[in-house]
Amino acid sequence: MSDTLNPPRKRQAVTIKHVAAEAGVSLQTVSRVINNGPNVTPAVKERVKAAIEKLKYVPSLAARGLSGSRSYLILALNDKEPTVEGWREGRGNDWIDQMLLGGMLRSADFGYRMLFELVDSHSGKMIEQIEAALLSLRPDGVILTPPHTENQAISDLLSRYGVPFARLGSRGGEDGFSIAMDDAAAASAAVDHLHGLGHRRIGFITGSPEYRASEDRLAGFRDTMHKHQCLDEGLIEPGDFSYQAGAEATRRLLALDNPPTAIIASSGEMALAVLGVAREQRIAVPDALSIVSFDDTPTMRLTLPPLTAIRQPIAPMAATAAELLITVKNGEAQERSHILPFELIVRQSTAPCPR
Amino acid sequence: MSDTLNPPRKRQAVTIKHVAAEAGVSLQTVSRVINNGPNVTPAVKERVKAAIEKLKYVPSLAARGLSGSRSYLILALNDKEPTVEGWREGRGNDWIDQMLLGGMLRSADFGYRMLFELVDSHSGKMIEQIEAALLSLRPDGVILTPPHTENQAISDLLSRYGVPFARLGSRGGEDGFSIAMDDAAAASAAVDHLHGLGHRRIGFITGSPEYRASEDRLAGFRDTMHKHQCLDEGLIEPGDFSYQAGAEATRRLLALDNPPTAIIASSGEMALAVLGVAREQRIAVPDALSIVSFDDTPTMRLTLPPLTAIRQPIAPMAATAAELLITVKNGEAQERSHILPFELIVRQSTAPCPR
DNA sequence: AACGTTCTTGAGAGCGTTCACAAAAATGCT
DNA sequence: AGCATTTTTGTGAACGCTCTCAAGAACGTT
Repeated sequence: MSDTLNPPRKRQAVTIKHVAAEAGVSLQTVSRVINNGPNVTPAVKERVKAAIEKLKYVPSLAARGLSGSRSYLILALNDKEPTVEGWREGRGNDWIDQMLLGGMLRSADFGYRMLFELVDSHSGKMIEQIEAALLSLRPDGVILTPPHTENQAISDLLSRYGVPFARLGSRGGEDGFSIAMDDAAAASAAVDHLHGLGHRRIGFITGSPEYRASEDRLAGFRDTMHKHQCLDEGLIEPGDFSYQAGAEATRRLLALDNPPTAIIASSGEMALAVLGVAREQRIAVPDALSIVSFDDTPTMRLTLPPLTAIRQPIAPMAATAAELLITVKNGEAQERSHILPFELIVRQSTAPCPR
Repeated sequence: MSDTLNPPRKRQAVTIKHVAAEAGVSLQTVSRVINNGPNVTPAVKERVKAAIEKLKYVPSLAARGLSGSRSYLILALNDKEPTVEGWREGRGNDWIDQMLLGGMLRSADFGYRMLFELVDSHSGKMIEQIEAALLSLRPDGVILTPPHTENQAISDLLSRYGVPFARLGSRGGEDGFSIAMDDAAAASAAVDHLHGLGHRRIGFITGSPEYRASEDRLAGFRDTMHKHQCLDEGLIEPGDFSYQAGAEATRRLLALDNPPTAIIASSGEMALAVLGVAREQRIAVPDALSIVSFDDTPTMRLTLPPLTAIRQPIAPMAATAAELLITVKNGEAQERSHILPFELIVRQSTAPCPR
């Protein structure tokens, strides 16, 4: 809350009224032109457009939001934790700038704005915080990013308010949109890549089991390994996306009598952990051990060696989410689940199998 | 612009009216309480607050913005280029998540929101784009980030509209706020660090001369080297913050008859370039060559070796900027230039001088 | 006790737009 | 030509809040 009462009003700006006068039509007609409404004579439309151009008119978001049924706002929920904590560990929130890029630019195409809410899942007041944002902004759609994609309390809240939402990087539940890559296919591609290099004993570190993406990646791994007749359940180690868990899983894998010659990690963090442990144990990467990472982040390229990784198309995902949320007509049935193509970026952490 | 006319109105929400009825006071009194206005009897204030709590009332940003003299919005201008282009090169826009963190959280303390505008300086329509954003959002303040901090066209535009603005990472001009670290002192600290390790021949790669920060860093370097009686103008090479320029400057420095034993780069990009060229020429870092970077980014920690760097406190800078813009009273003279403490993060790219 | 101050509260207009509906113009049909 | 229909345009209310200004209550002063 602000400390004082407000200063006097700002100077007058160009409003729809001025445009209407300039073009010699009514307010409503101008509004129709702005909103691409139907039933406007081309001549009138041109006249209005010229007036808009001439007066440099831009509609006020606040007025549109207040008056109309839409706010022209998309709210993106991001976790506060990785941003706050991550800095010291050398990582930022890799999603945010990509979301800005994809989501904001696509939103802009529709006259929308995207804005962020940093949400703290540990605060206990997360739901209240989101509810306040909903009430204050009345966004036309909400984008959920990990680790909030499959949070039931959040999706319940959004459903209760009737705000359409999209989950990014998750196949999601019954409600809302989901935009993700094909995690199973991605895992499969990673296996094929390594198998093609001659690897047969391939380790896999899973993500947190409560995420559908984790299951999918593991399923893709299992299926494809089975197809190649290389599946050894002993080479599957549980992880939870964190560096710590990745390091522990790696140690267990490397301590096996017959250790893997390659490891696929279900997250970028964990892939860095594999690399870290390998370095610690003086195991040469990629000569003695190949590594494939999920979640390609900018840092993957700067490690030594740079990591081969599955890239999740975050910017396109955010763009798709924004577009879906903006163009959704409630009532019309629509495809709720969208799969975007992943990319396998081959760098130098994968090499032919030594044996 | 949207494709169609709008759907019917949303369902009714809790408004200030309901709160007023609940508390048995007038609209205006509720408004006073919300805005922390003066002259409200404690008893009434409590009654209103209880009603707000009970009804879960949250004021509508749009209505406040439309009605009042302030929009409760801070607009942050970020360059589109590094975000779009940077991805493939393995770097994101390192500023954005830190700005979100510092700027958004501090803004929230005042009931404000911060939102971003990705601006393309090469598009030729940059000014129009910013003007449209100004008109549409009517932000109460604008934050400028590199490379827009010292763009005259932008500051002119903002002055014309009477929107307060702040430059981040720049000592800036006559108008607006500037929030920066003490670049000269930072350069000085880098020199002292290296000098303390025994280095006497220290190379310096400058930033683009049109940025005040570049001058300051160079001046700090010169002064401190002079103080240590080690200044050799031949070890100062021009750069422009880019990797390319950094690489070229490094090659020139290393090709000298008596090359430096340490190099200070005026940007993180250029520091990476120094490291890249050193690796290329099989010069051991830090054994044969020490490196200090300006602009500590998450990637600095992941290089081999991790880079010693000056950290610019981006999040605190953004927080300060937000607070200044929100609390500025026009009319009152205020300190326009704010200096925040930097940090010298010593990692493994600096070591005692070999000779 | 009568009056001017200050403190507290309230009433009404207005912010810039869209919505619902009504009026006017153009079109089609018999 | 005359009337029903459709297309195009306009009117007034509403959105939820703050601003301006005025009224009422509480206080002190002579």
